[in-house]
Amino acid sequence: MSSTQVRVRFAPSPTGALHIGGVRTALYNYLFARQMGGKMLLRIEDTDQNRFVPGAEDYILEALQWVGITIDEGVGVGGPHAPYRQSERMHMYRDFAETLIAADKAYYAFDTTEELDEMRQTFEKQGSTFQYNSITRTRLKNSLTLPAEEVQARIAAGEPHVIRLKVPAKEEIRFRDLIRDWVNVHSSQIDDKVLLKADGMPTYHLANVVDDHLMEITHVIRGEEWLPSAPLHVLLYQAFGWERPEFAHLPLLLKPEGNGKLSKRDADLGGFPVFPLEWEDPASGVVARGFREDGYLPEAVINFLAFLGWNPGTEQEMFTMDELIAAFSLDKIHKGGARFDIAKAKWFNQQYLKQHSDASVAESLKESFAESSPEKIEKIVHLLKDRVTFPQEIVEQSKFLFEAPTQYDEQVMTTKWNADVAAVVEQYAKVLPEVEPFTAETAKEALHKVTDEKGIKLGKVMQPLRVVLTGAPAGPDLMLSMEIMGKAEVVDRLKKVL
RNA sequence: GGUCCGUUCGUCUAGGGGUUAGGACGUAUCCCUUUCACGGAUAAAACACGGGUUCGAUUCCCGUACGGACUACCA
Repeated sequence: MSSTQVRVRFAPSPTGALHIGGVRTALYNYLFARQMGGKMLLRIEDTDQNRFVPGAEDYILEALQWVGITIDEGVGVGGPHAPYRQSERMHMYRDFAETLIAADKAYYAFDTTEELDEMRQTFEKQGSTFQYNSITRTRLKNSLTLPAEEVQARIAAGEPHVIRLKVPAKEEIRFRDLIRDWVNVHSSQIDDKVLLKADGMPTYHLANVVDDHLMEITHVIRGEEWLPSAPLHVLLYQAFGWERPEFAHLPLLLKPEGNGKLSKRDADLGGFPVFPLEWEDPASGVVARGFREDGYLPEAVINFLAFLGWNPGTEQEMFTMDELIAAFSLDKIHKGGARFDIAKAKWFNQQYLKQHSDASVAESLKESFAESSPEKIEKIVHLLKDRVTFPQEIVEQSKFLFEAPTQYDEQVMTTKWNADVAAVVEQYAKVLPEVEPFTAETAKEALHKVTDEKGIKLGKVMQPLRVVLTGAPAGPDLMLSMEIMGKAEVVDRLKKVL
């Protein structure tokens, strides 16, 4: 490559919610672009009008924004190569396809879908596979077999037709993938792919090559599912006489267990998300859960995703986006597919949640604690933050602070509750109203005083006391919990059992 | 079926011709603690198989097996 600026693109198709694997592809593109001081483009590949899904494009934009991938150029941002939506560029593709026909690198084909399907079936019956290629094209209806006048007449009459690439019969296609090194394919394995569809729209193959060229893309970083068609793209660049970008094909994200690539079904089965944001399918109304709504922090999702298929080679696990940008390198990407293990994502989430300040977590949770003051919410967050994986669990686990227990842990009550303990509790309830100010510390001092007086070890009363106050045998720091509950509530709860 | 790509602990992975094959998640045990978590420590746990090449292969080569992707006028 020349010394031109690195330009990469993320080019999703707006056919539904952006899959988490797509987010990882976007992330690797982004990390590479930032590290190289290059540009990150977003192009929407919506050349299939049948698969258009309303809202999908906005979803993509919102998802990228949520995880912190910023776009320099493209849909939603604009830029010197606008438009970045292929449906809005459709007028340009036919000319490019026809350039290829003029150069004898492509041809018109008039075979209908039905005719081709029939061919496929016939071949299959004979135990072989039909391919529209250098051999079969001599017997099919196209501008290579039909007289020139007839071709013109058919086109003039508006007869539906496609444009196909004239793939050379015998040629070794060789290219170097940045992750997989040399990849060799013989041209006889590639069929004469449709470049321009009958509806006038380009196929992925044409649109992607034309746009990457026009948008001056230097590195195509995409999923492994594109590897088999990469030789075709190489051929296309050659046919156009264009310099081609570098290719890097990323390993796939696999199911947590069993075989195959990660799918939406795994999400339903495993009870975890495979989409960054919640998505309601407009056609069916079915809602798919999202990482965001499930309580995952964007930093955790990014860190988790970055490590699925890539590793810095050091023992550092926690990486901010900036650290990832600094450490990232395409040649450290693993070649094999990576199983999606949500347990690791949860661990990252826990780590990042702990890093967040009590105040910021409290702020994010204020809707869930409508009745409480910001100070109180912050205390609750402080009490529980290090014990949970998701912010929402703080809300769930703090319920006992607001509601007196209706039942008491049986095992503790039968084994640890006795006359001595009862005496302590009774005395504690008596002295507590005088404690001023009422804090975790003063409450603890008061308790010490009572147990000392009664000659009972603190350890003997702590758990029964916890059960009396919260109903549960285990939980967060009891004294702090009491402070948050407030003196009156604590005394009430103590008296309830006496 | 064909083409292409891949294969190190259960999972994500580091490493690389001679290593006690390293780390992280998860799991187990112990410590800390008023309990549970957190945290700390320890442990069990891997080079798919078969042939070469080599003094020596998990590492290089070839096969086999297994896995995956692709095989549309979808991307």
